[in-house]
Amino acid sequence: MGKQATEMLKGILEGIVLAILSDRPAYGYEITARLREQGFADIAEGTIYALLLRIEQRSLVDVEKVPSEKGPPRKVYSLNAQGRDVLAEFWRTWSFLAERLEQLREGGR
Amino acid sequence: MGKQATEMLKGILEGIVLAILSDRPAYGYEITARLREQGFADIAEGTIYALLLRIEQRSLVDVEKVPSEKGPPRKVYSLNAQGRDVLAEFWRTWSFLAERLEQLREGGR
DNA sequence: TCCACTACTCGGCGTTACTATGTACCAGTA
DNA sequence: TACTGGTACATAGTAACGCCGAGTAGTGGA
Repeated sequence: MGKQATEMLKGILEGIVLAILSDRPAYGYEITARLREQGFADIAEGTIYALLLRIEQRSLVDVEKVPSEKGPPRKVYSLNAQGRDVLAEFWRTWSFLAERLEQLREGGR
Repeated sequence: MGKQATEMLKGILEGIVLAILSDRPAYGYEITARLREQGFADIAEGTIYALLLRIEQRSLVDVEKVPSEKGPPRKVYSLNAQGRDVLAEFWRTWSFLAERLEQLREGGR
């Protein structure tokens, strides 16, 4: 993905992470790994941690420290009610955008 | 649309404008008006003009000054070859994102 | 004359993702 | 013991983008 993608991810990456957490709780390193598997190869670790800190400060997630077999303790994030609201709002906005863009793409040929 | 949308528009708004221009040449005020018709009610005028200046500086568009019946002369933008390349790249990135998100949404229930 | 509409420009702001770097813990191994 | 590599989190600085607010200017109608 090119540099365009960097800008396009803004705001969307947060939605993606919230969606991942809505499936089940997860910790930063795990989320980074899952994103890489799903094709987001070049998303920096630091980006995810910064994002997680932000949504923690906005109280969209609950946090639990869990000891790890390997390495430092994990911060496991789980989506709370407020987080679910934000996620729902995200999907609404996304749907709106996706519809408009689909129309534009059709019209463009 | 909420404040989330502001961030989500980043990068995408440029694609939208390029797509509009790929249909046919247009000038700033006209583009703003068309966006409003299509539901992007709260996109600031200044945002569009700034975006147009950026894509002009990156040589994605050709510019022609055309006198207007009402008000100051119009700057009519038309997509050139380079702009078409960037638009194509935009659609590729968009498709990628749209696919991933569709998967996430399915998995989420 | 005043207002509304058309049309473009500019400076400053907040948010976001990226880069680069650092800390720390553990297991295997030579 | 020392080294390497994988796990796990944190942070400082940067660039880009969209928003806000204000300003300039031309036209036509009340």
